[in-house]
Amino acid sequence: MEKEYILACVAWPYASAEIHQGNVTGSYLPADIYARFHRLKGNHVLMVSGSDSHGTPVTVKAEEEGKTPREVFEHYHANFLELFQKLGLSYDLFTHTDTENHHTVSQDIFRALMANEYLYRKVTKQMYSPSSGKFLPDRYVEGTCPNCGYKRARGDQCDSCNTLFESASELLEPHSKMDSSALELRDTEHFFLDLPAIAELGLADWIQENKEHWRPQVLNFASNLILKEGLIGRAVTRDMEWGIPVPAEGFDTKVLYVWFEAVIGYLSASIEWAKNQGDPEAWKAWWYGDNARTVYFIGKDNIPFHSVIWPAQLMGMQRLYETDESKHLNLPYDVPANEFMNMEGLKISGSMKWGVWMLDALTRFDPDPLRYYLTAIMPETRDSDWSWGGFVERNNKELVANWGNLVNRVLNMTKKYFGGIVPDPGALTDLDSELLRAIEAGFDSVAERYDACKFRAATQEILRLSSLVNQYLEQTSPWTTAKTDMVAVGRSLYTAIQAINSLKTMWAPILPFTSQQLHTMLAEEGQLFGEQAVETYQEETRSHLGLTYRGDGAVGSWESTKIPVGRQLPKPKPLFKRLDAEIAVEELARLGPRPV
RNA sequence: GGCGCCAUAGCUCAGUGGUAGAGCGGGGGACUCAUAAGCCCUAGGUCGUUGGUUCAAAUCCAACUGGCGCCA
Repeated sequence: MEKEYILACVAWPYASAEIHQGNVTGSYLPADIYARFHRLKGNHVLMVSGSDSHGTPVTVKAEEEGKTPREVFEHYHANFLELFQKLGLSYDLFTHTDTENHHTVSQDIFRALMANEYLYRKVTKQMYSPSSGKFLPDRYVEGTCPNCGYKRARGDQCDSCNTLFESASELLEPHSKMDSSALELRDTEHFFLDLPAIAELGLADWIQENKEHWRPQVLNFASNLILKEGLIGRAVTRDMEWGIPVPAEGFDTKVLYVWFEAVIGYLSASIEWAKNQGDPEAWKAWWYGDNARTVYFIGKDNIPFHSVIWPAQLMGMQRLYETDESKHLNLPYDVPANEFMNMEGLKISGSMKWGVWMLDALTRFDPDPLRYYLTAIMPETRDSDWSWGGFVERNNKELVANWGNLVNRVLNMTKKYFGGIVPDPGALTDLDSELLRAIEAGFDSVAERYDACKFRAATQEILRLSSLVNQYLEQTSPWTTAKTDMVAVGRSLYTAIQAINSLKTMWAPILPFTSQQLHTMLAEEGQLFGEQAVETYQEETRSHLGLTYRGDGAVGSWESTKIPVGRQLPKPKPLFKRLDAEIAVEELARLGPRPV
């Protein structure tokens, strides 16, 4: 079968806060599972993302800490690289948006949209602070709510009565949140993306064609936006200093709006990856090829940008760095957005310190148990809830008892009865063949679930198969037949060894670390997956760090392989640790009181 | 206000037209290779409420109730 080009586009974290379990389960982990699965299938995978250096949260943080935005985002960027390596998130490239490459690509796309006449200028009124000499974003504006009279309403929303404002100018007596000085409305000119015009290029057709595999909530949302509510122009520039300069005369004090350039990161990171490979055109196989699928892993808060606006940007520019007019940039194949994860019944919150900070959690727990629980409760169809009790229970009941213990008992018996040498099974019985057939069928049934981004269902299916092997062991009871019939013992253990070897591969996208351990315990050569590394990339005026993945030497493949008779296996070690129920209590205590 | 999502056994959830399912917990049992793990048996829930469509609805439609989200 012809190999596909799979582009896994992963949400770009704001480089202004540490990453919690909601971020990981929402987009980074599903993308990694998907990417690893397709690598095992032998497809050409490109998984890209990076730190969003330009968001307002970064500038807010910088002001709070008295640092420059660059200092702030570089700190968090380095923090992300460390986490992603430890968690095994196998980005082919995790870069950031303050690279020269990203600036250039974003500006070129701006120019392309302008050339195609999908950008227009419009003068709007914005809050201006005479004391600081600049326009203020709505969230920096404070004033009296015209609805309820609350005196400290923000420019975008009143925290007292929850009224949303179209513009901060709706507030009475608006003043700066920074220095309380009075503000005034001033004219300011911006570029707008002409979404209604782009929509006429066929956005409506696109959203209605071949979308059966889309999650209903995503498709509903996008369809409603495009077909019912209708699109309106959207500002692509704003009055700010920190960001990408607008490539147009008279816009020296303005930058590209962060929503506009951040999504461009998927494309610019692909281009950067290709350059880093020394094959600058390599990205085009994913972005222009017919045999490519581009999949965007994001949280539900990002659905409009990825299912409507980014496709519109792609349609509007038509092509980039490509002169062949028959070619068009590939639109999203799927946007499997996840819902949100709560914790212990409450919303995860950075400011309330309510969440599991992953780098911290990894000091106490191995990556695979965390990956497992986050997959098992991934919010694929609705909001889900992390609980420490649930983490301990599912670790113990599913990972340890069903899967880890299966591996352990099979390898221990092999050691006990055959000195760790894979026994000769002689002729297989129907029971043996039946089990192996059932396990092999998993290479289809599990694959189907991975490919459809139904990762929770994938875990259930693999656990079901693992149970089949446990049942098989009870049926053949090698510990009993060992007293009378060593041939039967060998047949049973040989069969079980082949089964766990296959299950190892099926688990590998979710549990890459322990699957590798088992791979080694079965005395198989090499690494199932490639290597991750942090690299420094030098551009003309500055350098940046990026996380990379090299899959050259990887031996994992999505198929049944045989562990040969007579092979000496090393001494087995448990893959997982059983966790004491007390751990859930400790972790809850560590969290502190529940926020109100 | 508009739009959308959810409401199925104690708990967590599968199940989109044809005699209600899984895992966990609970109860019972046989075993011992294994991280007191694994295996077998056991749950009888008016599938939120009320109408409607249909030979037939948890599954389609409408309204209602409760929970949640979005409005870029």
